[in-house]
Amino acid sequence: MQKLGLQTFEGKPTGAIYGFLNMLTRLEKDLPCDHIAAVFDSQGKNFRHEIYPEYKANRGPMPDDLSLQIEPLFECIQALRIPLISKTGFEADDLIGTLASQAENQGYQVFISSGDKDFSQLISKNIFQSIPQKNKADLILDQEGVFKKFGVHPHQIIDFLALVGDASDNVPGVRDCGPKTAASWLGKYNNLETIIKNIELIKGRGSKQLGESITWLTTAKALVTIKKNVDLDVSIESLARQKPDFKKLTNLYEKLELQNLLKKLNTLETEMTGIKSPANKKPTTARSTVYETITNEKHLEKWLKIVNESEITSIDTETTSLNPMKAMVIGISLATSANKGAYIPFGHAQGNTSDQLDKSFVLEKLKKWLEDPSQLKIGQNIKYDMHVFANQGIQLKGVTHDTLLASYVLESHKSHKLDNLAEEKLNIKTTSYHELVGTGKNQLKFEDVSISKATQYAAEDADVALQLHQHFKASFANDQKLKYVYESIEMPLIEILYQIERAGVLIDSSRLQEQSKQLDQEILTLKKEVYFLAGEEFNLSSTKQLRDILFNKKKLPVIKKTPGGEASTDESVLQKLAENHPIATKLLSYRSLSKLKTTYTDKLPNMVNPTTGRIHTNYGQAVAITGRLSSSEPNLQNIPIKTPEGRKIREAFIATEHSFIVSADYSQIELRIMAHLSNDESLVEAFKNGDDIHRHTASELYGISPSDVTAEYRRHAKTINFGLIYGMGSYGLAKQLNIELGDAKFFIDRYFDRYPGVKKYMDATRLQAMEYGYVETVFGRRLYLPQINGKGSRKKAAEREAINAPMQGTAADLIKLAMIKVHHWLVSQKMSSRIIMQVHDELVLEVPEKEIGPIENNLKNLMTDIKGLSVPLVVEVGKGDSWDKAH
DNA sequence: TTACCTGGCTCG
DNA sequence: GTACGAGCCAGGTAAT
Repeated sequence: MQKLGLQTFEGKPTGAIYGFLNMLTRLEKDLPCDHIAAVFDSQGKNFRHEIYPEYKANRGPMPDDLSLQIEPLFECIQALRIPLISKTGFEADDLIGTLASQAENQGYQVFISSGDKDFSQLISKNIFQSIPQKNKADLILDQEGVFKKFGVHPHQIIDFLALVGDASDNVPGVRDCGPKTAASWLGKYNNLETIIKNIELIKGRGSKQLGESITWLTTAKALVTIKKNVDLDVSIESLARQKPDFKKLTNLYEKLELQNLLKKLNTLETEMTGIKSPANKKPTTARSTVYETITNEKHLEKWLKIVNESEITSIDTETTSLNPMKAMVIGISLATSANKGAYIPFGHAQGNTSDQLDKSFVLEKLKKWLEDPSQLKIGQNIKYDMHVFANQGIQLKGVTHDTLLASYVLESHKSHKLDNLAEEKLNIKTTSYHELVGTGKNQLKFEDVSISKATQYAAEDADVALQLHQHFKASFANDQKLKYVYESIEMPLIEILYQIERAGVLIDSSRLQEQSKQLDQEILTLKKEVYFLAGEEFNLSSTKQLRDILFNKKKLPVIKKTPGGEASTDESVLQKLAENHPIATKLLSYRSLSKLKTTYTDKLPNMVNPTTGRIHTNYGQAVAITGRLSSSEPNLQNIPIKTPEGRKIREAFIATEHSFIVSADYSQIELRIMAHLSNDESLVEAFKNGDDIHRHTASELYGISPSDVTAEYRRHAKTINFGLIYGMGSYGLAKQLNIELGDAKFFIDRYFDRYPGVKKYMDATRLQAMEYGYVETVFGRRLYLPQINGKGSRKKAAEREAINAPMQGTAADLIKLAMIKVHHWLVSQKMSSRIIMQVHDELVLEVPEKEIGPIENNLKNLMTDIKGLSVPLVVEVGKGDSWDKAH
């Protein structure tokens, strides 16, 4: 099974189910048949055990992972309406042999789908074996194919198998007689009987042992012979292909989280029913909705009155783009009570003026309400809508709830998509965006969607968001901790992130373009050098081609494998190879330089917004399960810094005229949080004293005074300090420090010996995770670990998450609180300085020269004054005319 | 041609 | 199997 590791989110194994069903799907596509059956072994012993008690004695009991999958797999096969056949006392082979010969006699062609070589004995003019191949179409074996493969004809296979034996079934053959020997004997004497008759003529390998095995061979033959005459009460007609029960199948696949199969199911259903899928897939819900399209002034006035008098209004915008800075609004939807809503179209392409109101007229009418902070609004991902309105010169105010953030705070590990939330929380099946506009090259732009369809879709979104808000409100009412995180951290942060994104960052594009040119030269040189060392030209960026050069052509040792089972060529491997092979050194340089060029120096200048002349990232507030932000399009949280060449990119992140870039970052924030959470005496003390924490750890580990700690010792201690935050084990530490496993074990033991509080905390955290299924940050954010009570490596991974999440999450909470505080301070002081970036433990500000004094005086304190930890927070502040200089 | 996956690399 | 959390790139391939 190629995907043995597959399992549901909660850890139920599904690899075998997926493998079987995927094979079946492919089979039905490549070999469509009129009749089909799935045949399984019966449980318990069969007649072969009576003949030979040792039969399959080498097989242990079925592993749990597999046995757990049998029941759901059978359900799936039943839902596919494929007859399931098995019979006590017989193996699947015998039932297949019986059915195959029965069908052949009735004039059918038969395909047996299996990789088992035993079936070769059944192959005839009309019976074929279809052997599943990894990543390829099945191999169809016919009579000729059998001869090519084994060197004997199908009718000789039984004798062949008896001679060779079958290790997997614990059936011994003739000792020293392998497939080649058996084939040569059978080639000469045609069958086993004749071989035995002429035994004295047989010389060479295996001949002596053959004589000793004569009695056994009769038993062996009986064991390997597939029966064709089992008394089976199954007619071929009853195996006629039926239409699957799609509804049941969909449910089962959803339950088993088999996304791939679900996708294929949709196309299959379309094919089999002959009905176009949208009409057929259109969900039916019991609820009745009233969604109005607002197309005249009077109607607009009516709704304006409704929203003004409503306690709260759900709002959503439909636009031309997913990019919030570029999106132009096409329509607005509103909802104030469940199952009702309105859509105001004004930017749809089709239709004449009587179909929709004028855009500026509508916006002018709504502006006052939109900008009124006392008029409360909710939405799903409302930060996006704030940008959309800002693009029209409207400042959306009164935003009090966001269903995206509510869902994120309550269950950060789940999907927060509106459609998914609607289904899970409200049992409402919504029309998805793709159902509305289609996919691929025929996909419609929203402006080309008909106004009536757009109304159903857009008003539904506003309506559903409103209903979700009511749902989440109830959830928070019972949970003060999460309510705090939602109300005091996430909701206030929206406005700040919106401001940061809106402000953007100034980039020296020409500087980056200059760097691109230089990188290009260096990359070209490296390329030529690698071609020379490789002896041929190839695509250096293709790991596939590189693998071929390194490991096949040049026969370099394989150091490690990728998750896909191929030889890895990643940095650690090339590092190792570089000790003896200069080509690896060149490749490392090529990799790092082309990364810089393609991801940063080439891309960033293209991301400059033509209107503002700056780069505007998008902060994902509901992405990272730990509570961190994420940054995308472009990601400003992974701009290089660790190497001198990479760092040069930060020289291009500059301040506008007469301004500085100011960077303020928390020092050792996660270790401080570990000290707080564990309350470890030594660790807390070290932070209270303001010690160099890695030096402190090194002195503890090596039992020397801090002043005697060498750079090497400090580096070891630093790796251990960080590693433990991630839940690293001795294996990882040994690899990281390139030391013996025993030494790594010793270090970790010693660490826990010196910091017993840390050890206690980690054990307690694992236990808490297992008992409650979640862990918490200092500020009450909750992080679920659905796999914590799973098995094996999944459980281990969940344990490491449990260790890490409170630290990473608390750090995220802290800096979010700091952002809110800093922002409000800037506003209260009427400063023009603004936060322009957040990089997990760092805030970057753009500060006019004349404000640099107050900023330098206050920023540090604002950030360190966040209450919650028992150890002091330390912030380092730097300034300069670029981000590089500010660091 | 497009959509998705893999392997690799960037950051905290 | 083996150190947590992210996003994005090029190449490769499956689906259309």
